[in-house]
Amino acid sequence: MLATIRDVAKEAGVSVATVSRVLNETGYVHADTRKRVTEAMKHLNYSPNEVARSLYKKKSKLIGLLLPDITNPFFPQLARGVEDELQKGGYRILFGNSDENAAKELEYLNTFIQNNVVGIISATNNKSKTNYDGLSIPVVFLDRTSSDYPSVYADGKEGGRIAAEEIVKRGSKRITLLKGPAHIQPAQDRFQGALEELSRSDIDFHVMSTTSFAFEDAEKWAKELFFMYPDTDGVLASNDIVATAILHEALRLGKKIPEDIQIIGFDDIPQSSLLFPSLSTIRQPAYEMGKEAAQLLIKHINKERVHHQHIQMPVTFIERNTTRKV
Amino acid sequence: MLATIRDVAKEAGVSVATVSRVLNETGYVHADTRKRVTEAMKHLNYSPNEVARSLYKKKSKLIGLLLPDITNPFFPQLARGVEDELQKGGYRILFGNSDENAAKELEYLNTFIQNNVVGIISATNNKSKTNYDGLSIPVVFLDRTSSDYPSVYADGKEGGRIAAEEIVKRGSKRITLLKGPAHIQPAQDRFQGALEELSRSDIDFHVMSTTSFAFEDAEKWAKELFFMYPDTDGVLASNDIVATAILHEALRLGKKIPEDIQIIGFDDIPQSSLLFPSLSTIRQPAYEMGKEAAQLLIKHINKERVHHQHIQMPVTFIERNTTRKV
DNA sequence: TTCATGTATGTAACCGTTTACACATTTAAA
DNA sequence: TTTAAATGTGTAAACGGTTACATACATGAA
Repeated sequence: MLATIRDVAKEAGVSVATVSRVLNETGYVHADTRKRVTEAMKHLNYSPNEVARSLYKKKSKLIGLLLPDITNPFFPQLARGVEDELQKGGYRILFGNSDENAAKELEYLNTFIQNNVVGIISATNNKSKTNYDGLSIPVVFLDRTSSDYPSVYADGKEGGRIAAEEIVKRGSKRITLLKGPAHIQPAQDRFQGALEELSRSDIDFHVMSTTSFAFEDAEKWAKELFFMYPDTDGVLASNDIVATAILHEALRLGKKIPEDIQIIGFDDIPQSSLLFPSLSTIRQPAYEMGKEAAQLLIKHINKERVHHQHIQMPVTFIERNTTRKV
Repeated sequence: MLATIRDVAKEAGVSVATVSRVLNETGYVHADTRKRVTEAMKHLNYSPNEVARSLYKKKSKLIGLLLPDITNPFFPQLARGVEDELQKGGYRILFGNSDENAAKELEYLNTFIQNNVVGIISATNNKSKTNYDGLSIPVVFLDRTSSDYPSVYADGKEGGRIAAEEIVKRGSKRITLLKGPAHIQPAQDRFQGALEELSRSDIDFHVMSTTSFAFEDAEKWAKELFFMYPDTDGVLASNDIVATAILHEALRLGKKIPEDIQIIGFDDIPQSSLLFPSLSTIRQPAYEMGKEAAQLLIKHINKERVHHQHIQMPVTFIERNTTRKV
């Protein structure tokens, strides 16, 4: 059995209060006593029980991290950013995938609370914001905007705008703009940005709606796109996964890239640079976003004054080989 | 404040013991009483505090998941398999990345224990197995063999053998065999398997050692490989990330794939099928491995009889376009 | 009718910490 | 020298559940 604070107290010949004092460096402890206690701890290989601590203090060193799906290549980077930053602060992660499913989300939120997490980072896009109301612990939304909660997100609208601008500047004349899933807000932002920019230009374009970011679905839309708009010479994809599917289908149809058709993705997931031709895209700084979210959350946990509740991260056009040179 | 069992008891006009009984469906409770209690719970929006429960029972519904790095595309699949299976059993995940760093690993292991996790799944490859000894809760090793602990892993040696067999069968004559990082055991297994098979053949081959699976490093080895062995016409890479780097370098050097040089990877990470040319590889069923590991762990937690402590998952050759047809 | 058994509920101890409070001793200021 | 403040330590009550044990009534068999 693991040693308890009582075992240590007995071994050191003091009371549990004294042990607790050296443990937490609170109150007065005589140097000699401290030494005896520290030695007893070492001797018994003592490590305080976080559960007992958490019960009394009504707060743990745990935070809840809720992602849509870690299997989507955009999220591991986010998660890693979050973890690296939380790690430094001594926090640990209770992790869940929501699949953008309201029931699952609620279930995880409940277990977070029941386990006394001291904060939550959520990257889900469910409407059910009400899940978070009345939660009494800080919540930071990641990859998602919110007027009610602190949030960290990339400037999707500007990203969409840049993508449109770049593809037009590079000479596409008959553009297809893919509109991502309606319930994924960042997808709508980037769509909106691109839409406005295209509308401002005198370029013909079509809009095609999609309903998921799964590669298997994207393959279908890719086929549909070239069936419906065979003369498309530029595609603004809703993210890199969809862009990859488009790229593949275009190649399969014998189109030359970027000569016959230009493609711009969104996210800059790690594999995008490895495709052939490598994918031009709008980069979101995922790792940094994760870090920012964690920092913001920690500040809220510590009740520090926070000046910017909403951190909008910059997006950048990554020029690779699915776009022509200007 | 959240309602406690005492609040519910008061509201329902019973003792906490009775509330606990309806909560856990233990002992006798009169139907009428149960109804009153259930209503009080609903009314107060009561949800039991897992921390208090965990403290008394000395066990939680948490399990610890330790991965080398979620950012490595092989692991999200594993993680997802683990999560999906644990979810079903009502378990939640405490998550950490070890970076194959012994200190970090130990740190996470400690917090797992301090938080009363009821089991651990570890996919690290540190020598420091001693970290796990005397842990008193079940541990399952994932993507790693162990004689002392239950484990789930792919048949790396057979995978290496198959890769060698296939590349030889398809006509490579001057093969370079990449040996993965020495401390990553699965990398050694696949190397060993390939080595034995190649030795058995009458084909010339070189062995080149590498020390990490990071893409940036792999790019360097790719350059080095073609510098040292410019006439190589077949590469058995230590995993798909390394294979991708080789593929890129070969393309950059103007080599035709698979005519001039064949490449076989290992893992079959999601992006491998998206490369151009798409990567032939040895597939490990990552998602299923995660599931198996979770199932195995749950059986141990429930102290069920387990017939196979070591689950070796099959590997398969995925024929794509970096190998020639037979 | 008696008594063993089943049903129903409550009291209080316990899980391993933290901390309010009490008490004693030392130190330093008046 | 007196005394307030600083130092050092212990006791016991929390935290929110679970459960051993006690108690009481209802039921049915002997």
